Formats: sequence, structure tokens, C-alpha cells
Amino acid sequence: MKIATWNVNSLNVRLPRLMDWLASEGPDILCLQETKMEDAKFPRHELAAAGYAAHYAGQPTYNGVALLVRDGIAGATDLVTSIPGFADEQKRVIAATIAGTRIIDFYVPNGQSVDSDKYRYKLDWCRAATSWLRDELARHPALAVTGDFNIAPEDRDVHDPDLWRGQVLCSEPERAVFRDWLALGLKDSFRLFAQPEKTFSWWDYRQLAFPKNHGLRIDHILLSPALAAKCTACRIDRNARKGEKPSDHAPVMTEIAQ
DNA sequence: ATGGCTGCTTTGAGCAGA
Repeated sequence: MKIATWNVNSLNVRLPRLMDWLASEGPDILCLQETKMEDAKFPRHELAAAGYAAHYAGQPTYNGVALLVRDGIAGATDLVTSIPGFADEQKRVIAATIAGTRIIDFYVPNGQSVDSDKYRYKLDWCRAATSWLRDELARHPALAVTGDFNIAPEDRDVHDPDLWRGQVLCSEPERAVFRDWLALGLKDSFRLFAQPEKTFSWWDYRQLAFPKNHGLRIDHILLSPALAAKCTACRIDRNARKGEKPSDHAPVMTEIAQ
């Protein structure tokens, strides 16, 4: 099973690119973030024609997440679109059980800057997520937590660690959240394998950041022990950041042996 | 050097992203 995550930064703008990518990569499950689209406008017919069933939780302008499931994979059950017990107007969560695997798709708040209210919201959100993930892991031995985490877990995930030290996406409280999630038993699938140095998943649109590889690795696929044991590969598709009208994020993909 | 892109929106300057 191939599980992927991609922050598309507007599904409306990115749909042609998404269609091409689905055709070339053929993931079984694709988790999307930043669809920026209300549910009534979701392009479910186009995706169905491309062989994907869609589940989504969107809103106008901001946020929005979706799960795409390839035809031939068992249908999604036990759909959830929020962190239980955490009141939130923002659409940042979608989870479902698909073919015996629990998939949780997160669009973690950005946080803006460490002195902002949005940073406080990010940490509150993440702490609510921690307790939910603990429950979900107890219920679902085969669990994947994917998405745009807006956290670069270590200095090696940052193009210039000194420039970013203490800044939002890299601050110690955010990194502590990431470590808390690993301490629940989740594995960072990217780090299960040897990876090229300076592999990132996001590059700013400005200042030629992509050609200079001034990026961060903030998009992740975490796996429960049972899934990690069967994981055979994880890579970031840097090619998807190239060309006309790219998202500022590249997709991350894992392979799980049956 | 506090900008620099991109996408969105009560269509056009301001917000948000990261």
C-alpha cells in the first residue's frame, strides 16, 4: 500500500497538477491539506473519474483537508473530522479506517510567530492531538499519522538551522510536541531509511528558495510499530515542486508491504 | 534590508501562509 501526503495550497489551482500526479504515482491513499475549498465545491466527480473516492472537510479560503482513496481499496469507515473534545472552527483534521489501517490526516496550525496568539493555538491544538493520538494508537494497531505538521523536527530538517533557531516551525516547544508523538510509539517513516542530506518538503515561494534548496522538512508520515515494521520506503517527491504553478510543498510517500 | 511569492477575497488591498 502506498500512502502519500501533500499540502496542495489550493485544490482549485492545483487540480490539474494533482490529476497528473495521481496518474503517474498511483497512490492508494493520498492525504491533502490546504484545499481552501468549501465542501460543496469539492471536485469529487473529477476525482472519481480518475479512480479516486474522496472524503473531505473544508471551509472557504483557509485550511481544509481531504482523503483520496483509490478504487479497489476498501472503503473508508469511522470517518472523523475533528479532534474529539477540542472545539475548533478550523478544518484541519480528517481520519478514517481504510483496509484495516487507521489514517489520520493533520494540517497542524502554522503558528505564525512564537510570540503570537496563533502560536499558542498551535501548541494547544498539538497537545489535544497528543492525547487523541494516544487513544487512537490503543484502538488501532495499524495507524498512520500524516500531513503538514508545520514542525521541522531536527536541525538536519532545516536548510540553515542557525537562521531558524527558535523560530516558528523549529522552536523547542514545537519540537517537543513532535518528540511526544514519537514517544507514543510512532515512527518517522522518512528516518527509517537512509536519505539524501538536505531533503526538504517545503520551500518558500520567494527569494529563489527552491532552486537554492532553502527548505524545511515539515510534512511527515508517522507509522505505528506494526506499520513501521512493514514499511519498505519513504521519499519526498521533489519533482512535484518544479515547473509552472507548483504548490510550495512537495508530496511525501511511503510504501507498506502487505 | 522587515521586503521578497502565491492564493484568497464582500475585486482590490490586506491577510495568511511558513
